[in-house]
Amino acid sequence: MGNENVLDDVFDNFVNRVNLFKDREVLRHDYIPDKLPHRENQIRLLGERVAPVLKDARCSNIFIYGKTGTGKTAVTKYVLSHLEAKAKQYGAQVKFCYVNCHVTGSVYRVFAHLSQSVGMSIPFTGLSVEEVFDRFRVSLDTSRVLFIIVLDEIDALIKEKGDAFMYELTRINETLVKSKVSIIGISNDLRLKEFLDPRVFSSLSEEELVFRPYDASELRNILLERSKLSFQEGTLTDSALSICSALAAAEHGDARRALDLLRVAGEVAERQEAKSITEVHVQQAEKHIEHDRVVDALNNLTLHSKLVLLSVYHLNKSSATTGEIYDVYNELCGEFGVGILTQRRLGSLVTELDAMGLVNAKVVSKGRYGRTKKIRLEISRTLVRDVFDADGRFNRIMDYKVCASKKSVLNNKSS
DNA sequence: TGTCCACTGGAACGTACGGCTT
DNA sequence: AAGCCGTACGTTCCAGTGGACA
Repeated sequence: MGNENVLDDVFDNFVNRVNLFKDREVLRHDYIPDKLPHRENQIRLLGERVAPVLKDARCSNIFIYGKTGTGKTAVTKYVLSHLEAKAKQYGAQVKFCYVNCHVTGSVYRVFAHLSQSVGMSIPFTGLSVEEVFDRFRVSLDTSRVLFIIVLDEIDALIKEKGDAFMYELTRINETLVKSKVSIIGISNDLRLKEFLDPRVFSSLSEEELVFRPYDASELRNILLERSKLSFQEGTLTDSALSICSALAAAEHGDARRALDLLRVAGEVAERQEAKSITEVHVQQAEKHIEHDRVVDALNNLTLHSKLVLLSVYHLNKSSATTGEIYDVYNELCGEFGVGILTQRRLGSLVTELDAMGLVNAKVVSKGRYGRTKKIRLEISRTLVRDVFDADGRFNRIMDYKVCASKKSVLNNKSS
């Protein structure tokens, strides 16, 4: 019953407190505003490129480059939804399908998604990729449309699964009779060209568009526009706005990050029942976002990745080698009562942890004493402790004392 | 100058699983 | 039910390597 009272207070406070937000949805990154400041040029260019579909002609394939949070996705969705509306007006059969390749995860699922958008439902497993592609092709052709496929974060999929599927896709028009396809590829990586078959590349980038990062003053304008819609008037201080844009500008002009910061700063301020959002709230928001990201990443690790991370934690050195970590990992597995993975596999897991920013792993050569990775924890020890303490399974090994194996002792001497 | 360490990291393959088609 | 599929996760094999040391 104590719990009930607490919750009652929480809810009452929430409802009665001063409201800083007018509409917090506006600050989410999937929100597409009516106005995209500093992207007028790109909007116009992309508009010109896709306009031919209004006259029943296929538009060129387009390749869009730019780092995260430079407005590629927003501009593309903005232009294409306007195009669709305009097409209705002119009676042109135009349709577009947006797929985020990174989120979707595999070639199979990308084709399944495309199929669904032309009214063909596909089971989530069981078919071959060729079969799914074929079904997509057939149902697309029967639907008689000018179909624009937007493949966002296409670099992620190509790097992981190769570009064979892109070859199929770029040649699809040769087998279509009643429909036509144009492809818009969006990549965060400017070097994607290196990973692509030249035939695919030339076909895909009939046109190219590059999105430069926003600078601090541009980010400031973007935030200002959005804040007018999202916050009550006079609740956002100038200094908060400036620091948000400065922080995001320092991180390659990422508008998405700037919007996140602003939204979380608003939430922090509201929780503290402040009357306005200040610089301090933004700084707290930054810590908050990072904290949440790490906790989330830690909780979602697989058991063995957790054990590897705990090995780094237990070794508690400024930099440990792969071999040392493997020894500790073996001990922990024994203590935990699970089978051990090979050192090769552990190497891959360390690489993954590095990519997530949970550890820092650098390949170094120690000359006569071989080549290895130097690995250290990249997050605070207390945070690791907190997260794993919350999971009862790890109680026994959280206070485990590492026995230094002979091998590790030898390594220590040499380094 | 060549040797040799302690790995790295690519590639091919194996296994378990859920789920399809026929 | 048989045969095939994609996905996730793992193993096995092995060529390659930066640089301290003899």
